[in-house]
Amino acid sequence: MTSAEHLYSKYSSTLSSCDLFSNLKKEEWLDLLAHFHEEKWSKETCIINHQKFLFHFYIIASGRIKMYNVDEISQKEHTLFLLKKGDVFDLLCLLDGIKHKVYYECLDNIKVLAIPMDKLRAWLNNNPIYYKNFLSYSGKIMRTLEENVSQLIFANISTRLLKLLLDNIDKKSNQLQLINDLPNKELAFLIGSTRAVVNRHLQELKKNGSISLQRNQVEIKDTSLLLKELEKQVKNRI
Amino acid sequence: MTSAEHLYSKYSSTLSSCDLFSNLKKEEWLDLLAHFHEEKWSKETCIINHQKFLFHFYIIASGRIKMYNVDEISQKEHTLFLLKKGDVFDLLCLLDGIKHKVYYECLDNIKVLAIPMDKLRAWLNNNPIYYKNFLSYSGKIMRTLEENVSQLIFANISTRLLKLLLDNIDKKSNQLQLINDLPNKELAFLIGSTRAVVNRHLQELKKNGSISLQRNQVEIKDTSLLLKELEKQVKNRI
DNA sequence: GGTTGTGAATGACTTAAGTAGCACAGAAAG
DNA sequence: CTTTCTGTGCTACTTAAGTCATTCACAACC
Repeated sequence: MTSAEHLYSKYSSTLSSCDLFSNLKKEEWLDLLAHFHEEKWSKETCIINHQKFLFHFYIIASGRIKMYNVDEISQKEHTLFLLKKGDVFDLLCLLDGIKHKVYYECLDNIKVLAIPMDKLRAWLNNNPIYYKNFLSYSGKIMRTLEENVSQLIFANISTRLLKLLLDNIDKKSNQLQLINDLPNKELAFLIGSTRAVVNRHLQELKKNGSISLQRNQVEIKDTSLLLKELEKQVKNRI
Repeated sequence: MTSAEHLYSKYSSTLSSCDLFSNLKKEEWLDLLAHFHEEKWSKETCIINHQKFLFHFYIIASGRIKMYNVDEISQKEHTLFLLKKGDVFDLLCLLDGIKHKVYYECLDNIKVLAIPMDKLRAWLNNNPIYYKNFLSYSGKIMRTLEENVSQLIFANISTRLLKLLLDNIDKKSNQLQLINDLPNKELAFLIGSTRAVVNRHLQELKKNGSISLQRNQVEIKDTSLLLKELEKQVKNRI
C-alpha cells in the first residue's frame, strides 16, 4: 500500500467533507495525496509565525483550530473563524503567496494533512479545472465575512450572542456544537466583545430559563425562548 | 472595425486597470470583448434587484458606484465598497450563481461594460488559466474584508474616520480622492456610523486645524496633524 | 422673487458596552 | 493534603456613541 493509499483510506471521511476538493475521483485523490503527509499538533499549540503558512497548506482531519487576530495596541483578541474537520488553511497564502497576519491556536489535539504550497500550486496548474472549486469556496468565505461585517454594524452584543448560540445548535441533539465547551472569554472573542459583557448577557438568558451554565459549558434549555429573545432584540432595533 | 475592436480602443485604459483580467493579450481581449456591450447609468440610479446580477457581469468604465447593505429592521445603511473605474461586480454572483443580497447606487453618471454571465463562465471554462486571476482578486477582497472586521472590533469611530480620510488622500495633490465630495451621511455609512456622530468628530478635526469643511466637501489642511490625531487614538486604546 | 429641501452645526439626553475589582468555586498541580 | 490557577458571578463606575431636536446656510426649483 502506498502512502497515498494509506492516507486515502484513513482519512476518507475528511477528504469527502472537504469542499475545496469536492468531486475528485479516487485516482485524482491518490495523485494529489502523494504529496501529503499527516501531522499531529497538541492542544493549546499556538502558531504565531505567519511565515509558516507560506510553505505548507493544511486540511484539518480532526479537532478545532481557531484563527484569530490580535490588536497590536490593546492586545485584544478576535476570533475570525473556528476551523473544524474538512476546513483548510491558509487559503489567502495559497491564493497570492503573501503573508497573512492572523494567528492560529489548537483548541483540541489536532490531526492535519499537510502539503507543500508549491506542490499544491503545481497540481492546480496541471488541473486548472479545480480552480473552480477554490473559487466557489472563496465565494463562500466572502459571504461569511460580509455577513460578519453587517452583524458588527447592525447588531448589538446581545443579538450577536443569541445568533452565535442559535447558529451552533445541533438540530438533532438540540445542544451546542463546536462551541459547547468554550469559556465565556472565547465566546466573547467570537463576537468581538469581552468576558464580562458576555457573562452579563448569559446571566440574563439563564434567568429567563433558556440556558443553564456550568464551568466551560452552556447548555441549551429552550431553543424557542432563545428565538423569542432574538425577536425582542430585533424589535428594539426599530 | 468590429464592435470588439471599438470597445478595445475606447476603453483601453479601463481594461488595463482591471486586475481581474490582467495580462490578457490584445487578441484575447478582442475574443472576450465580442460578448461585451456598454451601458450608461445616470447618477443616483439605484439597483435594488438582486436578481439582475445573476445574469450580467459588469466592469466600471467611469464613475463611482457604492455597494451597500441595508438592515431590514432598522433601515440603517452600510457601504461595503466604493467601486470605481476598473472594479467589477458582482463577483459573488459570478462565483457561485447565488443571489447576493446587497444594493448598488450610482454616485456619478456611470459607464459600464456588460457581459452575460453565461458567456463569461463559458470563456473561463475555455480558458481555465484565468481562474487564477479571479482567485488572486478574491484573495485581495478577502483581505480587505478581514481588515474591515478587525477595524470594526478594535477601533472606535474616531480612529475609523481618521483612517478613512488618510487612506483616501492622494499622494500628489494631498487632497481627498474618491470620497472628497460626499456628504457627512455617506462618510458615516462608510465606517458604520451615523451622520451626527461623524460630524461631531469632523468638527474636532476642524477645530485643531487639520481639515476644513464645506457643504459636501472635506478639505485636507494638514496631513501630519491627522496622523498625530491617529497616534493619539492609538495611545488611548492601550 | 419666494419656497422648499438638503446638509451642517450644535447641545441635551440616553444607554449599551467596556472597565475594574473582588469573592467564590472547582479544577489542576504540587 | 495544600496551593495555585482558571473561570465565573456580581457590583459599581465610566464613557463613547447613538438619538433627538433645533437652528442656520445654502442650493435647487418653481
